[in-house]
Amino acid sequence: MTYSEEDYIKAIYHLSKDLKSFASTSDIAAQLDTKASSVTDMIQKLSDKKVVHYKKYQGVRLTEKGEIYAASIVRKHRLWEYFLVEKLNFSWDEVHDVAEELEHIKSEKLIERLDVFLGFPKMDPHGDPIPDQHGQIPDIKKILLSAMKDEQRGIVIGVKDSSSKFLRYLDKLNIALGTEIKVLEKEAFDNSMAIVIDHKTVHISAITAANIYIKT
Amino acid sequence: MTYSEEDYIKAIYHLSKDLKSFASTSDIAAQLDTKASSVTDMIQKLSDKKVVHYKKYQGVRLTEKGEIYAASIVRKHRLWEYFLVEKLNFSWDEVHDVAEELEHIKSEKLIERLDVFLGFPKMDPHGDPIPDQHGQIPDIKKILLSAMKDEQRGIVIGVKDSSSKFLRYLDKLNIALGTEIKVLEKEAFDNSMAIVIDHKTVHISAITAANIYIKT
DNA sequence: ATAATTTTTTAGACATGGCTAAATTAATAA
DNA sequence: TTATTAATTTAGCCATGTCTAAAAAATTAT
Repeated sequence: MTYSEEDYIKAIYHLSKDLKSFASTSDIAAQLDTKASSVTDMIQKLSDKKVVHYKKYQGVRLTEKGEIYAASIVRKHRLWEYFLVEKLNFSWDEVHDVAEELEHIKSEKLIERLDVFLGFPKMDPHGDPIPDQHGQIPDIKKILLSAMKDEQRGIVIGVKDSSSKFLRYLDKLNIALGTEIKVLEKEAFDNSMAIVIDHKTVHISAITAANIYIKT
Repeated sequence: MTYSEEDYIKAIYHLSKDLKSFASTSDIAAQLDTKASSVTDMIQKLSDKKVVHYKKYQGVRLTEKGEIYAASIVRKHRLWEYFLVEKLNFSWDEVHDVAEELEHIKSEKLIERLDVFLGFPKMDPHGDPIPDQHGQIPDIKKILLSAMKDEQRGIVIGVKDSSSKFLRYLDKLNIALGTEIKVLEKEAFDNSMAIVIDHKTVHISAITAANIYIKT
């Protein structure tokens, strides 16, 4: 597959996952910042290659082959994101564009070795699951920190807001990927929280808590 | 620059370094496994972009701009090779093709962070120097193990033969990148050597010694 | 149910990077 | 020095992936 074909497959994958079971020509065009006519052309080609089901005027769905291919691209993207944040100290909001390029590198061996090197992470820095070699998505239930109860423990697996402002704030709080957190008390008045990080108690606002993903 | 343009720039860089000061159309074609006519077309374009000096029928030379660009590609290629071998446990003969793809990833930040992560290596796994950010090539004098004198010490920085057969043999001898070696004695009869690796003495043939690069 | 609007597809064009075959220039041999 | 051979360039074609403009189909609004 060419880089371009891979971009289309990934876009269709995300659109059909997030919205409904099929993706419309114009949704794909919007997603990829291209024109509907270009999308129609490409869809034709992908249909010939049996990675999408396509009937004129009715949008597209990935075939099983397409699903597996898409999952492998997402896998690469998320493993690279994890690498960039964990090993190269990129911040969580800087990784996307670079991962967008790296995800197209064609080497099965490279990605499996990277997986080993990283210790088989299950989530990327945004808290999204990393599909395995077979395209299976681990169903780890992530919840927002704001949804946790008093005395509950969990591990930070991602963020919802990945603006550098927020990330710098998290740095100050000593919150990073993998940080263990225990909720001490949730204040009913404003939903702010007292939590324990590294044996120290800190207070965070409801807004902050609603932007941190936790694995319990 | 496109991937293709970068491939041409790198090819011209290597040809003019290794052979003479200019690269001929047919040499470039051979290097890139393409046709002379395609090379002529691309050379025209690179000339328009001021990365090569070109006069019809007289081959090409990189401009200063071209040299700098080429060095940055070589830098990326060699840093990635180092990463693959040191971090992902690729063997020295497996890295080239993957590095060939990775070298095109466009992110200044990525490559500088990678350099930091790897500890600013000066040589890739084949013993070739890694240019710095400014395209400067460190002039570390590498010699062949076979050229070392009795009692001399050095560090393994690369191999000449990177067949998997040879690499597996080196593994058996516990010789890797960075391994410190001391020559005990060179046998005048067949040029075989007794060397010390990790406090243990091993005997290697002249052929083996002539395929290992050492930094003294 | 038909008209108006939106979405999608088709048709035709363009840029990139490759090819073959023919023409041109340079290099080598007689 | 001319003829032959080799290298290089030109001309014309093709595939990929994009675009605009026009046509066709589907959706919605009256």
